[in-house]
Order: sequence, then C-alpha cells, then structure tokens
Amino acid sequence: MLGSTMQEFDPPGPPPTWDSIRERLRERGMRWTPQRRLLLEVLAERSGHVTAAEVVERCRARDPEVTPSTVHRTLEALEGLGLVSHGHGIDGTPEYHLLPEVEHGHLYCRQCRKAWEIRGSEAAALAARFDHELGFEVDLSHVTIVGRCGECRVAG
Amino acid sequence: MLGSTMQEFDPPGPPPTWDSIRERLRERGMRWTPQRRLLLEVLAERSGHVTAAEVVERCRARDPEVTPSTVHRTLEALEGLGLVSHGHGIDGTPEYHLLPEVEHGHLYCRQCRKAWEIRGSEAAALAARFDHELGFEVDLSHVTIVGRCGECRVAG
DNA sequence: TTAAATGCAAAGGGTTTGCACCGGA
DNA sequence: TCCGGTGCAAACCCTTTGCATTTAA
Repeated sequence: MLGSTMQEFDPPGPPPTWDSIRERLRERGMRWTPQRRLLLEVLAERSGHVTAAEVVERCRARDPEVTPSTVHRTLEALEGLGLVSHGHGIDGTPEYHLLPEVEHGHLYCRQCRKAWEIRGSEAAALAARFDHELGFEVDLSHVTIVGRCGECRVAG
Repeated sequence: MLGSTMQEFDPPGPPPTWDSIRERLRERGMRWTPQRRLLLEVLAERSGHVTAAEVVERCRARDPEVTPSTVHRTLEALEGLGLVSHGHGIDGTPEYHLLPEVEHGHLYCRQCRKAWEIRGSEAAALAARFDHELGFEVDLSHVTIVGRCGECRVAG
C-alpha cells in the first residue's frame, strides 16, 4: 500500500492570486514587494519542501540583490500570514512550502533511506486514530516520521 | 486521558554496567575513556532529553577540560554503539538520551504549548495502527508530534 | 509623507574539521 | 608501542540583529 505513493510529491494546489495576497498583506498593514513575490514564486516551483538556505539560494539565483536576512524575515512574515508553512525533515531541518496544501504525512525508512508520503484516506485514518485515542488533533504534515518500512522488515 | 501523563518524564532504566560498556567498546576496537564515562553520567542524570549543546555545557560544568568537539564526537560514537539515541524536539533540535528507554512518543500543542508523553498501551496502539495501515514500523520516540490538544480545541 | 521592508555588514551560536599530542590497551 | 581519542583553534554554515536607506502606499 505504500508503494503506490513512494517518492511521489504532488503539485500544490494553485496559489491564491497575487492580488488576493496583496490584499491580505494590506489588511495587516504590510506591503507587497518584489522580494515577497519572488519568494512565493520560488516556493511555488517546488512541489515539495525547501529549506530556508535553499530558498535563499534560489532567490539569489534569480536576483542576487536579495539578501539572506530578507528571505528569513519574509518567510517568517508570510508564515504569520498563513501563506507559508514549515515542517521538519529527517534531520530536523525546517522545510518551507506554500499553503494551502493537501494534508499529508511524511515517512522515512532509516534502513533503506527511502521516503514516502501518506495522504488521503490513510492520513485521515491515522489522524482520526490519534484523535480517538488521545483527544489530540495531530498535524501529520509537520514532522517526518522515522521507522522501518515493510520491505526492510521482511528483508531482515 | 492525556492529563495523566502530562509533563511526566520517567527515569530511564538502569544503564548497563561500566564494565559491560567497556566490553562493548573493546569489541569494536574502541576505548573506554574518562570523557565517555562523564558523558554517559551526564545523560543518565537527565531522565528526559538533552540537546548536544546542553550536554556540552553539563560536561564542561563538571570538567572544563572537556571540549565541544569531544562531546559531539563522543555522542556520535556512542550512538553508533547503540548506547545513546537521539530524537528531535519541537523546533527540530536533536535531543539525546541513554538507551534502552521505555518506548514513548512526544506530543506538543502548538496553541497552549504544553507537552505530553504517550506511552504504554497508548503508544503501542498507535504504533500498531501505523503498522496495520501502512506496513510501517514507526519509531514514535524519534520526533515530537505537533497539533492541538483537546482542551484547546474545546476552548476555541 | 511615513513607517514597513530592504540591504549591508557584523555578530552570533552551535557544529565540524585538521592537526599535534596524549594515553588506553 | 600503536593507533584511537582528545584538546585546541580555526573554519564553517546558516541565522539573527542593528542600523541607514529605500520604497510601497
């Protein structure tokens, strides 16, 4: 059942229009700048998850004027706005992505080092299970869950 | 059901004897040093989880001669030996602890910022659920699972 | 006009590395 | 004696901060 989604990262839903984003910024007294647009574009072209350092790199590749401090402050600002979110990869490194996103979890096999996503009914069933047993509403997308996959267990 | 274990971190089981550890090191051509013993003692006195930086600090408090590089290399070495393990806290920071450990998971409510542990039958049931539905043997102890607790959900 | 956002440069903080010396076995 | 471990110091890498300047609105 895991095989079908292995290493498969599907594209995010279409991001809100630039105008709607601009509007959300304005509502909070914030400004729509070329740097913020660039950063959103960079995140949009990666369906998966990107570290802050990678965002810095990709932004600077397009526009060398953009500085690391701007990227970090912008990520924070856009996350506060609910346009961007972050989770944590295998080594705990923060990884950013655009919102909204299809709810999904991340699995990583520490033996064969393959990664999977779990989503749809599987993710929902697991989330419901946490809820039933612990009264806790989990955010499956926030962390990378580590363990051992079925294949590796069978293999030894 | 969560309330009962909230903020509760129980003491680790008794660590292996110094001699047995020394033996395990020798088997691999590694050496038993005062620094390695100190580090194990530092980890043993904390029932919970400690960041590398905290281990450095605590070791140096006892013996200022011990350097950060030694602590990091020692943590790595002892983890390779299976005497120490690490997980990731809320912000992804690696946290170390002695093995063996009672299997347990970590929950964190992003709204009220309280933390819990899940263990025993609850942890086992969840692990079994992952296994059942995904054929994946999860290591619940490796990450801090983020979400919203029952109280906060009721509150709003 | 005016305050939010940016660029720049420096500081920060913990981790990692190279190398000579030390010391377990 | 030998080579694994350690201390030391520098390098590193990314993130954070202060401040003058720019610029969106």
